Amino acid sequence: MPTEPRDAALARLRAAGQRVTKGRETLIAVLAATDHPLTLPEILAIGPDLAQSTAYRNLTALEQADVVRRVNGADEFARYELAEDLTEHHHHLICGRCGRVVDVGAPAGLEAAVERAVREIEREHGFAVRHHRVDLVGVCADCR
Amino acid sequence: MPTEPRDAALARLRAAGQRVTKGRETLIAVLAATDHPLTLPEILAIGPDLAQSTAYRNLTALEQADVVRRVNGADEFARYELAEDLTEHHHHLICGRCGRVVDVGAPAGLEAAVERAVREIEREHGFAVRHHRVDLVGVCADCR
DNA sequence: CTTTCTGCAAACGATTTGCAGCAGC
DNA sequence: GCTGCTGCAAATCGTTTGCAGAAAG
Repeated sequence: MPTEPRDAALARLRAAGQRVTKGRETLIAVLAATDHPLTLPEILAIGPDLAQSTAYRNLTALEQADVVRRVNGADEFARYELAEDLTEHHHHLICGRCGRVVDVGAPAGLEAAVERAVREIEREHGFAVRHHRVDLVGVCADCR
Repeated sequence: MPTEPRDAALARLRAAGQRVTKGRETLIAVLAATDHPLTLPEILAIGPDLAQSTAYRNLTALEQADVVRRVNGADEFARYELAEDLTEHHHHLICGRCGRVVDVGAPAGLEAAVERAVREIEREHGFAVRHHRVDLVGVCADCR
C-alpha cells in the first residue's frame, strides 16, 4: 500500500480539471488496494458510501482522466482497475465459469513477441496501436 | 467462399440437436462471408430477414453449438464471428474511435510465445486455459 | 404429429441522465 | 459564491423472454 499510485492518480485528476472529493479518493484507494479488476457492485461492497450513479459517474470521470481503465471480461459486467501506468503492465486470466478476472504479470518473452507483431501489423494495416491486451480464458482453480 | 465452413457449421448444429432453418443458414453464410466480427445490426443489414429477437436467439444457439463466438470490442455492442476452428486462429485490431474490429493473422512467433506463457501461468495459478485472445487497441486507418 | 422456431411486444438489467441541493476550491 | 459533485428516481438501450402461430423432421 504505498501512497504513490494514489497520489499520482489524484494529481492526474486535478490536471484533468476534475475536483478531488472524498468519494473519488475512496474509489482510487479501493482500486489501488486490490490486485484484480472489480465490478461496480464489488467496489461498492468494499467501502465507498456512494450512490451507484455517482460511482459510475466518477469511474467515467476517472477513466477520462486516465486514472482508471475499464476492462471487458467474459460476462456482462464492466470491471475497473487503475491505469497501467500507475501500476504495472499485466495481462488477465478470465474465468469463463464465474467471470472472475485475475491479473498476471507479462513474461518478458511474451512482451517482446507482442511488440514485434505490433510493429509488423502497424506497417501492414495502417493501424496505430495504442496498447495491447492478452487475455487467457479458461477455468479458475475455484471453479474446477 | 468455399462451402466447407458452412457445411461443417450446419453439421455441428445438427449434432447439437438444433434444427437447421433458413434463418440459421443465412446467419452462418453471412458470418462465413465476412472477414471480421459483426454486430447484430450489421448482420441484419446484410440480409437475413429475421426478427431481432430471433437473430439473438439463433446466435445464442449457434454459440452453444460452438459454431459462433461472441466477441467483446471496445464499445457496448456484442460482435459475432464463426468459431475459430471453422476458420483460422486469428487476433483482433480494435479501433477505439469507431469500435470497428478487424481480423489479423497470428504470427507464428507470437503464438509460440503465448503458448510458452500459457504453460507457465497454468502451472503457477492452477488455472486451465481454454483459449487466448490478443487484442491490439488503437486507431484504424479510416479514423486517423 | 410433435417439437422447436419465429415474430411481436413486453420485460430485463446494467449503465446513464435530469434535477435540486450540497461541497470543493 | 460559483461551479461542479451527489443522491434519488426516472430514462436508455442492447439484449432477453412469454406466448401463440408456423415450420422442421
